[in-house]
Amino acid sequence: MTVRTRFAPSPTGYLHIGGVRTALFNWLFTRHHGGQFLLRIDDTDQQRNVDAALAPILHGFEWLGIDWDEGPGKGGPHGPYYQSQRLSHYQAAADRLVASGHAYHDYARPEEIATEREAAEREKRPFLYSRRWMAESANDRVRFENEGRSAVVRLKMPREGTLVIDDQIRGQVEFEWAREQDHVIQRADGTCLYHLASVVDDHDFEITHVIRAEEHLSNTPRQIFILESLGYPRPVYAHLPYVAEPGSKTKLSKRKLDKYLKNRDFAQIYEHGRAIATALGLAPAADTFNPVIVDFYEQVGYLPDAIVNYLVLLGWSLDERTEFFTRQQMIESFSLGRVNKAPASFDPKKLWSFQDHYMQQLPIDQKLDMMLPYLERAGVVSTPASDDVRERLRQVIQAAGDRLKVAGDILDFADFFVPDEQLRYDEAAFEKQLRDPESAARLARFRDRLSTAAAFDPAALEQLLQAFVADEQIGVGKIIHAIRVAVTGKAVGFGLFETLALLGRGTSVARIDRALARREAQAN
RNA sequence: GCCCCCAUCGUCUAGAGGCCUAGGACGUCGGGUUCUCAGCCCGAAAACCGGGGUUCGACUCCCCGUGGGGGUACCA
Repeated sequence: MTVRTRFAPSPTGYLHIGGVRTALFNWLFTRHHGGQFLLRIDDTDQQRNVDAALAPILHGFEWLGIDWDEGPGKGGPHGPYYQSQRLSHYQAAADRLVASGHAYHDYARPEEIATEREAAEREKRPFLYSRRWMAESANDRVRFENEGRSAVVRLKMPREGTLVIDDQIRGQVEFEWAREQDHVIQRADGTCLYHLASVVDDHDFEITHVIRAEEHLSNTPRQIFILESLGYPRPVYAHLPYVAEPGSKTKLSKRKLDKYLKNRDFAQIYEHGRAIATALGLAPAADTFNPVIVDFYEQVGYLPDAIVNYLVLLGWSLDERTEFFTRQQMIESFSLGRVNKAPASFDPKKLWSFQDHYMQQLPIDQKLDMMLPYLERAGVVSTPASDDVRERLRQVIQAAGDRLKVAGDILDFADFFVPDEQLRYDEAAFEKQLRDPESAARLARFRDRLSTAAAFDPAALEQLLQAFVADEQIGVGKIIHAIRVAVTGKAVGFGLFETLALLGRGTSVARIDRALARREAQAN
């Protein structure tokens, strides 16, 4: 038997990080067993613009490297994969259930059901519909309709016995049939409801393993009733715990961003991303610019491998120590048996540490291809970038080393690409390092040595500085920071000698001159 | 209300009765390397929700609480 699984996104316009985790587990399980993973679109609320709302979701999966074998954009032998195009299947199934006596036309008015339910609640007994308005014959239907009633189709659920579900993650779960309601499967207007649709689709798509969020565990009995009444085989079930908020056991929701931003780590990740988006001139819209949504990470320049590696460990582990997995290793080692039962809360700081790790591993050519577009989009370099710019970028990336955590961080080093007169200064650093007249004088003296230096490579520059501090009888700390601020505008950056060598003699000297002149102007 | 699921450091987790004076990772704190920052190295603090059982012995099994989540919709 070929394993077939599915993920069923609703076209909401964004890809939620928790949804990705569910899809990822489906995908890993399927790839592990050499099966097929498909995407089915839950667009039963007939909304407009399904394709537009779906695009970011499909794009997100593609970006993360979670590919599907059948579904939107892929086609497949079981299509269509959009629920809105499958309504006739559901109606046919509803008709069959009525014909076989597993469902019935119910003519109760909503308020009549509500009255029964309230009575049950008052008497503290479980509610079970009396089926008073159940049509048992064509005559009943005519009679009820003459009373001005309209019908929905309800499941005629068993009222005794126990259902045992053998869940791959939870183990055996038991339900009393008598606690299950006669759920509506078809509305008065003829449209069908989710549970029916889902069961019919899973059967039509030959889904063998239903791996989904635990919120569906309680829904499983009614789905099993439907599928067994229809004569369909029962798939294997696995109910995943949900992904919770940072530092809490409450389900993660994109609507609660404001609340999450009170968490220091979360806020840090968000602000870092926002600074990059702002530099790119993207007006960060609350709708998509949200660390709960995958799009955020792509915009800021995270690596898909980091996100996937982080997510696979959110509710799953191989053993007590393995942290890093290639895709292949993940696929080989994934099993539902090692999925946790308890919800796992989303920790952007830990994701960050995976990002750090994967970025360190990334070959420089790939970093270059990934980072150049950020400089182009921010307008720091022209598009397309010249070979000279590419070469300089390569050198900057090399020198920056582990300081580049996400691709957007390259914008921190924009000062290597802007003309001298556009260099911007960190005012606090400028103040601290250059205000003192003695410091400025020293910097001017160093500038003269720099302008006549015999060689301009890092080693030679270091020697030059060592000689300088020896002559001045000071420590390197007394001058080095002032130089950095003068030539980069910032108090932090990579090694000063690499910085100077990269900028070159002309730029280095010109920038020191400019800083000194600026200081002079401020002093007056 | 009723039904179902869940519960180990702040967080992700290991643990399937003695290997546990509870292991790893992120984060935090301290130290080292260093021109700043990042990185790297070393170290520390930090947990079995509570109460009953079962057992020679419970983080592990059972029961009851408590807390969290889900279902109980003509939502998905």
